[in-house]
Amino acid sequence: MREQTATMGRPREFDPDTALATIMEVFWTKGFEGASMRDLVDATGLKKGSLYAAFGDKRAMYHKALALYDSLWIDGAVSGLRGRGTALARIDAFLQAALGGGPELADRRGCFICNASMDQAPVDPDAARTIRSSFDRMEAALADAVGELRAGAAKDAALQEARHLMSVYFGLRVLAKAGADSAVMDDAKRAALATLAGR
Amino acid sequence: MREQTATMGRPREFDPDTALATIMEVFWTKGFEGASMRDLVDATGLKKGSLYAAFGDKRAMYHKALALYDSLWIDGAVSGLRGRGTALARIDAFLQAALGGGPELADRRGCFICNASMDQAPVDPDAARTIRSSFDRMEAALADAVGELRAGAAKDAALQEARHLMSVYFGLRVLAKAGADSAVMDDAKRAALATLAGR
DNA sequence: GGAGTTCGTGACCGATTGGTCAAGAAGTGA
DNA sequence: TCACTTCTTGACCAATCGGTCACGAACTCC
Repeated sequence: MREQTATMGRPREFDPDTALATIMEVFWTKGFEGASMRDLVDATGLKKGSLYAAFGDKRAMYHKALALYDSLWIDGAVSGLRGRGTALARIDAFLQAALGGGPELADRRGCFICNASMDQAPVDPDAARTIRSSFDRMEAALADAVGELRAGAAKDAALQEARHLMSVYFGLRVLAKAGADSAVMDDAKRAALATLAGR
Repeated sequence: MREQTATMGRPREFDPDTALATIMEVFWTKGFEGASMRDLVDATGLKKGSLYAAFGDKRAMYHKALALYDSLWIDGAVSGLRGRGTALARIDAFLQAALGGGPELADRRGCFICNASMDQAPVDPDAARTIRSSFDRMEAALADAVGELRAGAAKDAALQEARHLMSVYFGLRVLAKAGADSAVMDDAKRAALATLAGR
């Protein structure tokens, strides 16, 4: 039904999707309060009025950015956990992503959902809902992978281990943000995986 | 040498230690950017000028608050890990503290060091140093407790497990901030401890 | 070619931000 | 008593905050 083209009035000169993608990047790296409208204007190259007209106020932009991250990265992690290769290898790769490539300046952004958990979840119920949804899907994917590893085991045992792995994942994110030595995170990951590999 | 009393000039009418304690509370609950000078003024009951004269600018206040938290709570956790009871019980208590008493409104503050890792460590080298120091002491205490549990094991194996437990600790802090179900965190903790108990 | 509608733009808004400072109050030592 | 030092207080500061709006440009429909 809906025609993408030929709306009435002056057509907008920018692509809302790419604009939202850079908005996501800004909130991701600087957090909600750390990012100012100035930052968003500079990053997108758009004017304030256009941003407000297209996305609503700052909070709404944040929510949309969070949702975009969820659909890009969390879904990506989840499908990675459900992908090819050994279940152990997939879990390994999942945890490896939390290390974020060492203490290089770029990509200290960490995981947007994880960041949002810390600064916005306690004060923003809508953000908290999105976060909880991300958690649940990650948990389910992890539980399936663990269940695959432990063929005949009880279902709630797998869930328990999945939740354990999830907390390790977030813990690694915190360590990475703090600039912990990569040996520290490697050890933590190795020990967590040993839990699984050790028959 | 230094006399505590009888300085020259007008004596200050407030106790800097208790003032810093409430400053810590504010930064702890609201973060660095989330806390305004207005918040600090209201919480302490002091005027802005007094605060600046006593502690320096906002960043300096944050650093002092972080150091105070470190000496109060991190040292507390460390000495708890070195205290009485089974090593397993002490580690259990350590992780239990991360759960923070469920999703009640108060004490969603979490762990100040953990919060600081997320929002300030990447942009504040001084804060990052304090955080790293907290990490190291926690890590050492955990490694000793694990070593106690694993009588004849290799030293670096204990360290590896300590780092694993530390990441679980921080992960639980993230989950708690996000308002995760206490069953989720209980499971995660239980699975992490099972790693140790399961000889 | 209007009429109607949407978008881009820059000026503008009040509120709040972190931070300073002069003046007076309250103490010391001589 | 007076000089000196320190602390308290409230007024004050420029800058930035998130957000709005009028106006002209750009488009569709008739």
